[in-house]
Amino acid sequence: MVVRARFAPSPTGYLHVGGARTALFNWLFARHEGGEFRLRIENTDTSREVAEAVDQIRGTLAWLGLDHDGPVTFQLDRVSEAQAAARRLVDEGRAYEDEGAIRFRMPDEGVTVWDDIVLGRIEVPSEELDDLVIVRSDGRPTYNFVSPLEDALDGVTHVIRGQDHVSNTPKQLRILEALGADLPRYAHVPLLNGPDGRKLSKRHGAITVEDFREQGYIPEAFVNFLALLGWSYDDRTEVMTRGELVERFTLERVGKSPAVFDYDKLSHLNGLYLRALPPADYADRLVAYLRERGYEWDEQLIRGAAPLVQEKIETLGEFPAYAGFFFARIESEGEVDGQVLPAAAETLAAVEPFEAGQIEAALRGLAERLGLKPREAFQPIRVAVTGSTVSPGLFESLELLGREESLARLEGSGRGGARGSSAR
RNA sequence: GGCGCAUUCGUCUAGUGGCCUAGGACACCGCCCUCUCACGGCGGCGGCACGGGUUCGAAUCCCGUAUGCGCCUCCA
Repeated sequence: MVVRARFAPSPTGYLHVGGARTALFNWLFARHEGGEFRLRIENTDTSREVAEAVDQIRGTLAWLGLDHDGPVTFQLDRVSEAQAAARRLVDEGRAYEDEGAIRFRMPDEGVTVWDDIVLGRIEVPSEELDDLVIVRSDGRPTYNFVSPLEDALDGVTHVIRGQDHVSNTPKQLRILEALGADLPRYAHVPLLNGPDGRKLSKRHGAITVEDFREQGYIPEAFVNFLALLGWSYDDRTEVMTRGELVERFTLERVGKSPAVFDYDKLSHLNGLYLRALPPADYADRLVAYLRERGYEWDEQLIRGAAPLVQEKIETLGEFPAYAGFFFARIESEGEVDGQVLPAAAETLAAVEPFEAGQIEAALRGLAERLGLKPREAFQPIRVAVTGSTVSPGLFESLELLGREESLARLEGSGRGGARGSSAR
């Protein structure tokens, strides 16, 4: 039997990290099993926002690299089938009309049981199950009816979703049973919380995958991080490629308890992935990211700066603040000790060729002549040239800036600070 | 309130009766490296929610308590 999983978001906007994690688990499971991963949109109306949200969701899944099989299906397209199925249930006495709506008759006694792949065996006594509205009085079928119906129609074999659906499961199982459909296996994955232990929400910071993309996280790192939220391979392996994740992922190793979304760890992983990128690839991503964010900086200069920051920043989003001085003079915050500046300018004017190695040798020589420790001599130069006490390597930065611009900044500072210009 | 699920360092987790004086990672602290920052290396801090059992032996099994979360909608 071919395994078929599905991700069934409702089109309410950008994909939330929790939804992305659910999608990822479904995708990893399907790919691991050599099965299919379907995308189904659980919409109930045709409002304009739906079309946009669907595009957003598809865009996010594509960015994450979660490709789906078959066409995207819409709940809306199943309305008539759902209505027909509901009528059949009424004819069979399994459902009845109630003030214009149709209610499903839940059993009065016994228990509904399923063996959840994550949670284990769960039993729900029938007294807990109230007769359920399956078609509203306006004719639209409800979620708890169409969702299992669609699973049956699509031949879904594994329903992998958040634990907030646990109490829907017995209802859906009963409906499937009444419909005479094959029952899928269920796996209820733990929910995601914010750092305060409460449900993840906007006040915790970034919340949609799109937010993280804008902040300069890259999909490889994000996927790796998401996979580790509620799932683990062993007691020490954390950094895994997409291929390794697919190869190693099993639902049996998904945990039962909710996880807190740890922004610090995500950043750390992102930095790891960024540093591991081949330099040319890194530069490509930086250029693409900055373009997307609306920066119109010179591409060659961005590429030149890329290797100077690759070891330094954890997200692409840190680049403008960290390396913006390459593109515009930055007013330095603090006082610049102007003592070494004229001497540094004089020294740099004579460096030939004007490249990092020569610059370093010359400036170290200067520090020695002035009787200064390297740090004492270099910090003022750094501040004068970059506008900050924290920057990429000084010598490499001077080389990239070029002799003329470097000297201009050293002299500008000597006269009381460089002129800033628009950074965008 | 009812029902369900969960509970190992601050966080993500390993752990399925002896391998655990509980392992790894992030964060944090210290040292080293060093032109700043970062990277890297080394070291440190820090946890089995609580109470009863069962057992020669329990983080692991059972019961209870507490806490958290979820659902209880003609939302999905």
